[in-house]
Amino acid sequence: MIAEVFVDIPAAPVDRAFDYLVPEDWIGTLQIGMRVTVPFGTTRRLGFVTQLKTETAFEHLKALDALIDPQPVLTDELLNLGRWLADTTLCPTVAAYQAMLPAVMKAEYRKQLIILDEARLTHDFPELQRVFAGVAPEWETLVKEAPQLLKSLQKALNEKVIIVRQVVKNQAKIKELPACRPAVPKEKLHAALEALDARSQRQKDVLAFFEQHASDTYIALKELTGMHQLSRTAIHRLCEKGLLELGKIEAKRDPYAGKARNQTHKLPLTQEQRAALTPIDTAITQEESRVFLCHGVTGSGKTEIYLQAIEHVITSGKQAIVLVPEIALTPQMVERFKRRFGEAVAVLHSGLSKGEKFDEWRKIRNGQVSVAVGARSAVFAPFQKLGLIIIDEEHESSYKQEDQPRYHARDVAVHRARQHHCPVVLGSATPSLESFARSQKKVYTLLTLKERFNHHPLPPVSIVDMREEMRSGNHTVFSGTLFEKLKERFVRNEQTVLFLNRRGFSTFVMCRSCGTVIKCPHCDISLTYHREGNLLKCHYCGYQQQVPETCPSCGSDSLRYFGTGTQKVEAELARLLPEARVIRMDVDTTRRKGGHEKLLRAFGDQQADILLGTQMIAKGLDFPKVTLVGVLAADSMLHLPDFRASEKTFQLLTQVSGRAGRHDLPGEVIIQTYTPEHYAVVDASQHDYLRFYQEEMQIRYRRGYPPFYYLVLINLTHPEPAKAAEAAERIAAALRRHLSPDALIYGPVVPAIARIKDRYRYQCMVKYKRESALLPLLRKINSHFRETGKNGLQLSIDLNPVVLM
DNA sequence: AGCACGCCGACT
DNA sequence: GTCGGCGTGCTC
Repeated sequence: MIAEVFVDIPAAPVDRAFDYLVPEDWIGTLQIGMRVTVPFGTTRRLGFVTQLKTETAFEHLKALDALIDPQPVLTDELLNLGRWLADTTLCPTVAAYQAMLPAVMKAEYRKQLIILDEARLTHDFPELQRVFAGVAPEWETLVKEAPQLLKSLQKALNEKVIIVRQVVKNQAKIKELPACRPAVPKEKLHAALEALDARSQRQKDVLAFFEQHASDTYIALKELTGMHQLSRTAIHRLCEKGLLELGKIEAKRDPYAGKARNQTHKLPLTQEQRAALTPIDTAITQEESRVFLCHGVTGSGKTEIYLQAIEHVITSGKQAIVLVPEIALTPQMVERFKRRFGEAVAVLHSGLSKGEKFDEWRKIRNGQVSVAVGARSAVFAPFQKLGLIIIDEEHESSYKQEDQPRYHARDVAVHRARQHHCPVVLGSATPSLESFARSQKKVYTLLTLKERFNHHPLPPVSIVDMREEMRSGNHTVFSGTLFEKLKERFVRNEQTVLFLNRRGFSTFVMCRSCGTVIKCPHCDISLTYHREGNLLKCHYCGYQQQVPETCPSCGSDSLRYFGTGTQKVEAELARLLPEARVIRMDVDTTRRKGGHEKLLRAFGDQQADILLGTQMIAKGLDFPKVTLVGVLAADSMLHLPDFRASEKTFQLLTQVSGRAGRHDLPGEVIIQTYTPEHYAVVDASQHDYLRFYQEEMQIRYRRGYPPFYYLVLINLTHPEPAKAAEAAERIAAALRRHLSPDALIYGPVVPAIARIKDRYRYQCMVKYKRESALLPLLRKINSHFRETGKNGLQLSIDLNPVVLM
């Protein structure tokens, strides 16, 4: 028997199957989708078995080395999905496989050093004695801990006094706990109990316990001694007597365990909700792989529709995936699903440890749960019979993975749904233009929810023209109107949410005498001033430096700070409204684990009057006392060099506005802007999605952007600008030569940020409608520039990019 | 991705 | 003469 193996080296030259001999005794055990280790060239590597067969074109095959998994980690469907992902996103197949599995399944490679010639080691390398005293030392640890020995180690290796043995470490260990159970039938247990000496009270307790619980399942010793207060020595004594037997059980790492919660039940639906749910239900029953776009204003009760559709899926014996943007995956959100479906839910999000994620994943694979709730990668949940995939906030850019494999969860969902014959539900208050356009063309089925669930009107939104504020001499970040309203809320003991999409204190530092802006030495971008620590930070590469006393270019001392970040607003608030309690939420205040949650809880408990934050506060927050939402700078994203800038602004403004007046107290929203006439601002203020859609579609049409054209973005980077430019030039030429005249090829151009982390950047872009030669050509470009391009050139190809910078 | 092989320059 | 730089090519 021969196995086809994909070796886990995500590189084009080895992105194909390699044949290996299957050892005799593995036949029957080894299955497609399992991980193995294989000798590969001079090293040993982890690999995925993708096919079993009996013939090979090779004369001498090496044999598989070790079997890692007792069961396949990739189902047939996921193996195919991986190939499809590799094909459509131009990534190596194993990169796709790795993306579908929890991070613990990534192998760790170590080099163990083994003594070959003991005598010569003692004689010629006395300095290495200590290193080899115990277990075989690992090269990787020695590099860190004993760098002074590396020279001698290399010499010993060269002289064959020691050799390296490549080891592949699998981190995905199922945690086991010692456990025990009765070794004899119940009657015997009882007889033994009777026969015990009167002094053996402890042992009697144990036996009495097992009489109650008698079964053949193991119970963890920890649980027996802890929860049931039994004696550890007594248990061991009984084991020695043969009445109990020791064994192991899997430790359950349930991050949500022990939280008592009341189960919730179906809520009555409004007519609108029912009208939306019915076609979804039909598709579930009839196993149709239709895509629904559920366009519902904030608070229209989309989640209840999801919940009831999932319930339907579960009762028909199938499983459901729910995707939520990472920042929306708050405890409140998870709680909602847990309350409805209890133990049937697995949750996958970045807050879990690697081990916890692995456990949640196993629950899915083993069929212990029916629902998986998670961020982007949860779309790969290894369910066997998918009945429904839901993508909430489908317009969110976080559904697109920015590194290999550059997939969009929406595309993966649609593809998987086709395999499983199940529907997909995309939900949003502000659908992406792509999705809404598809619904207009009847590719997706549009479901509309116009009413808010509790019939509260959407809050009134006023736009404040900041240019006028400037003219009238107000140079603070708050307009007169916003500040008045802010004070009002403070007096009335109500809460305010302030939104500013920039962290830090000032966005750039400029010398007033020579005009120099202080930039990152590694990236072509200005440094942001952070008052904490008096630092200038690069938000791209993390570089930081002290603020210089004088201008580094002309030496004058007239350095001034420009632009406003959350820190500065915080300081202004402290000056203007010193009694108000402010919580600032941005990457800087929430970096610590759980920081996000803690701050939100504090605000919910009304420990603050004002919540000031960046994007991260735009989503899903629901606080009854919030009656005012202020957007400090609505244009902050509007002028970014990205064709989606207007769309993102509209979405953000709509979302932020939805935070006000969700309960009994009426809310209102103030949007401050320097471009009050911009349609994204105006339409958002009027809660008018359709109008925005129409206006934006016209612009996309005129400029030839999605959804009218598809895009491919090709990124070239190199430490030397000329090298990057040359490669980009050649790629653009190849594209022009081989694509049809209908395809529009742009570039090479230098993007807005010309250098990141000391690498110069060049971009080419292709706009196209139908281009059959494109994918093969891109594949060729990919492999060519990877082979010849070991000279520091990096190439990335992004099909349907979401971020153009 | 590693790693061996191989071909050129600067040293013991 | 040899050590070692990294360009090229292969891994079942």
